[in-house]
Amino acid sequence: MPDTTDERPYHHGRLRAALLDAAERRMREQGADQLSLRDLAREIGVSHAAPRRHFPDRQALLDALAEDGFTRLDTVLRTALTGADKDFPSRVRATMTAYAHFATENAALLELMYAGKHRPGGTRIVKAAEAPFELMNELLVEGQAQGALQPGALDRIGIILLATLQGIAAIINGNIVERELLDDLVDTAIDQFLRGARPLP
Amino acid sequence: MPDTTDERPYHHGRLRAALLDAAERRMREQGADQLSLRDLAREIGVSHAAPRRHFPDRQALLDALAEDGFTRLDTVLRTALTGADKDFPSRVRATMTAYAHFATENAALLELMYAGKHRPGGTRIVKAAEAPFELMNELLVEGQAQGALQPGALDRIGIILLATLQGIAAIINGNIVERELLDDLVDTAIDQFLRGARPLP
DNA sequence: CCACAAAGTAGACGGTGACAACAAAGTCGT
DNA sequence: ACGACTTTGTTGTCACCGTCTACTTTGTGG
Repeated sequence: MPDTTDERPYHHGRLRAALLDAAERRMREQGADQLSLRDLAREIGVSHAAPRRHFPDRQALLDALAEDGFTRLDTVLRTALTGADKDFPSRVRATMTAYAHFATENAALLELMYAGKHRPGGTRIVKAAEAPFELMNELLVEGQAQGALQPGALDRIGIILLATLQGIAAIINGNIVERELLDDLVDTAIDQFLRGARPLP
Repeated sequence: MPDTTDERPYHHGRLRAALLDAAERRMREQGADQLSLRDLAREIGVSHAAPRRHFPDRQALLDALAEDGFTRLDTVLRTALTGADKDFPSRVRATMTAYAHFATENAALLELMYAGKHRPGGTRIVKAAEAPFELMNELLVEGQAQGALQPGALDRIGIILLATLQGIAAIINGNIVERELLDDLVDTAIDQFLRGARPLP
């Protein structure tokens, strides 16, 4: 009778993915600064030095986490956008609401993504971060085409739009204002934006 | 001849203040997570356990730093406001510009202030955080009295205003957009806000 | 089939936050 | 003026963490 015990194989096989998964869960529970490589290794069941094979140091793992966050955010925004109505206000509302929820449900991850403390020459993250901005820009171009936005300075308006959302998420994640206000705040922010950015009559 | 060497006295006398000062400077240089109590103690010239007398643990020092940051921010905003013209747009512009500069020149501190990872039951920070919000609210009440703002929902508008600034600062501190764009972004954000919040004709 | 690369292990080092036991200095009542 | 008490700083210790080096196991391609 062969060995039927569930001894772990010497090679985990999916260690990198397992690390990212565990890290992301721990981040949600404890925040980024409490995240310990040795802890993750223990939880997964490998030795304390195993993560080093996949991430040269702790920051590398955090960077990978952040990069992953941006791509996840991008897909969230795009799916929200495809499920929305055709008119510009609906599309803006859908996108911004999706962003706000992602940002408040992944607070620590968001903080990491915008931390800017990334590896010097960390082009990959910046690259991944461009996707959501690109999306926002496409949306605004649409809006301009529909005549809902005054022409010109699109990039700055897009940045401000994203910044507002980011700010709302930040003060909610920081317990400065109650979480229940989130949807209210997003709604009024959008109203303000639409009123402020539409063409002069 | 008495002892004229500059031996440190056994009691530092201002250790708490010295710690906060050193911590704040180090934060500006290295960020909050790189901040080490032992490092601070070394720099000041006390033993590694001395800080414990003034801050029971590391987080307590960070909390004190954050609280201090809010009061400093409040005074910055108030002085900017008193030096501004009487009309509402000028006052908004002065306040928001001051906020934006404070936020980008004290990036790590701001992150700490809005981190929300404070001591459970940390009422003091929330209390200190209320001051800037209060100021913003007063300003908006003024604006309403001057007829520059539509009536109603002032608190939400104030929160959004602050959030927008916070967001702009965040994406600049995170190197998502170039620092040179700061003033431009603030200006257009204010324009948008004033256009979006003014009474319907 | 075997050399070699990839992936995981074991052990060590310096640094850190927290804690306990102790020492010096200030303070205050008598 | 002086002794008890409190405050503030010191020394030593512990567990934990990230990182590094050297070693072992496993998979793979010539």
